[in-house]
Amino acid sequence: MSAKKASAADPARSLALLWGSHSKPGRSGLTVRSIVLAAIELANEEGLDAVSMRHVAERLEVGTMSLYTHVPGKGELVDLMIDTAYGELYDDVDAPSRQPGGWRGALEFVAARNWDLYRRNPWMLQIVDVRSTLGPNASLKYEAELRPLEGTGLSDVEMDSVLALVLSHVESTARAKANQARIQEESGMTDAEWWVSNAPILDKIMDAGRFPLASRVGQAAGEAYQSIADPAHALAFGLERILDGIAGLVEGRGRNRP
Amino acid sequence: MSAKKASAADPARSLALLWGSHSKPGRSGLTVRSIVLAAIELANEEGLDAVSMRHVAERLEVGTMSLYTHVPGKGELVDLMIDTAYGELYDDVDAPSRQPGGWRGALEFVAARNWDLYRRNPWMLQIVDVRSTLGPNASLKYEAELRPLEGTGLSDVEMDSVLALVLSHVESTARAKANQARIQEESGMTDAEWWVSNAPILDKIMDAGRFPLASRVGQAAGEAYQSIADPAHALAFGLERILDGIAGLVEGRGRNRP
DNA sequence: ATACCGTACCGTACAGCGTACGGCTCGGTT
DNA sequence: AACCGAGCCGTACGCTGTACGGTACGGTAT
Repeated sequence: MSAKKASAADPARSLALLWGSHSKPGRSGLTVRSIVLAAIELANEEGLDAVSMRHVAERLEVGTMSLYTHVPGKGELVDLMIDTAYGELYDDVDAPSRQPGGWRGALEFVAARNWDLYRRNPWMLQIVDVRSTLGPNASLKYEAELRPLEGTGLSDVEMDSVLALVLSHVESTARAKANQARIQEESGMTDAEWWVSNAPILDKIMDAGRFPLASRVGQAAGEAYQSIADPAHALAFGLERILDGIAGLVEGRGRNRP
Repeated sequence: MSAKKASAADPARSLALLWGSHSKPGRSGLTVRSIVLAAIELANEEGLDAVSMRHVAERLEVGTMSLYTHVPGKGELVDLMIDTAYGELYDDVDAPSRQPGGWRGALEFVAARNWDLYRRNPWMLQIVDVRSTLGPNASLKYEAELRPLEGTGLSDVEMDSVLALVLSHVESTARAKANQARIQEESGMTDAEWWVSNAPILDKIMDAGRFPLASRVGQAAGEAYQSIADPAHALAFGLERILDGIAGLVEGRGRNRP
């Protein structure tokens, strides 16, 4: 439901862990790496809720408190999980810029890869306090995603803004999709089923007199999506609008440097 | 850090509560309304983490379990908090469409109002499982925000998509801002201070050889924002691009119906 | 006036969480 | 052979949401 207290992860400690070599297996085979991998597996199999220090330790057949020898706390563990997940994104740092279709094709590729990442690791969207800790894979991601924007005439700050805009759009729609899936799983009801079972209540309540447009548009969208919303459609629709908007900016800059 | 279990709020029960009249004060003065208001006050003063059933009850000088007479559980309470917060948005259902500047001016107004809402109620961005439960204020919000889009030539589904795109952009940037503020508060360090204190570590780590663009652009953005990111700038920049993109769509539809 | 009863209220208890603290037990060095 | 630091972990504390069962009161029927 909400964020937990935890002890909020010391950023400097996280940085050291992220970039450290930590290759000494200890006498029970426990490693930072093995802990992080176990946590990610757990998150993907049973959701982020299941990732408690106790469960992670159980999966590794180790006492709960042993984890604290390798990881300062849960906050830092989550930081490590995130950077590890980013490692799935690109085979090499030029993957996006190799894409056809210029900067637009590259950004579409970037959006698709990030969307897939979230689809494969929905737990990433359940994290409330996302300290953007710059791990090695996050850095590579940033470099890889910026490269296709160089040479478009955009300033450095504009390149950053453009990328952030695309990424935040993907994250939003992915979060919507993950929420939808989670709710459906919890309630055991399809979105369409829910709609049918709650339509009578809604009809009585939201009379078309007070909210004519909301009724009409809501119904149109509901019929089109067979649901209250279609995140995949929102991703495509929004990305197109955003890229169109960016194209305007790029053309403007292009004219300044003919 | 992550989502909690809770019992996931029965949607039908939430709907009934949201639209119900619940005006019977009971013998200790406890009402659904008073509970929700206390919870919101608590969330704004001490953050969403502080909103536990025990704390809410304490603030109302009531036994913890008494809350459950009026509210089925914490999930439903959060639903009620959200719809109540939406009540702050518009004085009446035509506030956005009264705005000058056509649909574009109206959407800018909508974005600004939602941004302000999140700035005043940052706890709304800490909620992980946002079941979009259609309360009365949420419905009015939807109606009000759709109205300026009618007559632009967009289809009903397109109107919904356009609105969702703008709202999700505002939510993303507001979340970034709230996260930034929360981290700063927890660490007691300005973003700029953090940057200074961690720059030496980062320099050693992220050598400009491997990530030349990331280094250059990151530094440029850091200098421009005096921080790792500037959500207010991201809001304005992104909104402009998005509205430009929507303008293209609207013009296209306009030509179809001359 | 009396008896009754539904509902509001709430004390206790349970399972789960992150983690502080202190002790045990090894592997490697002297 | 003695030592010691580091890895490991059992216990305990304070926090969470809420199931359950009991109490006490306001309003109604007799």
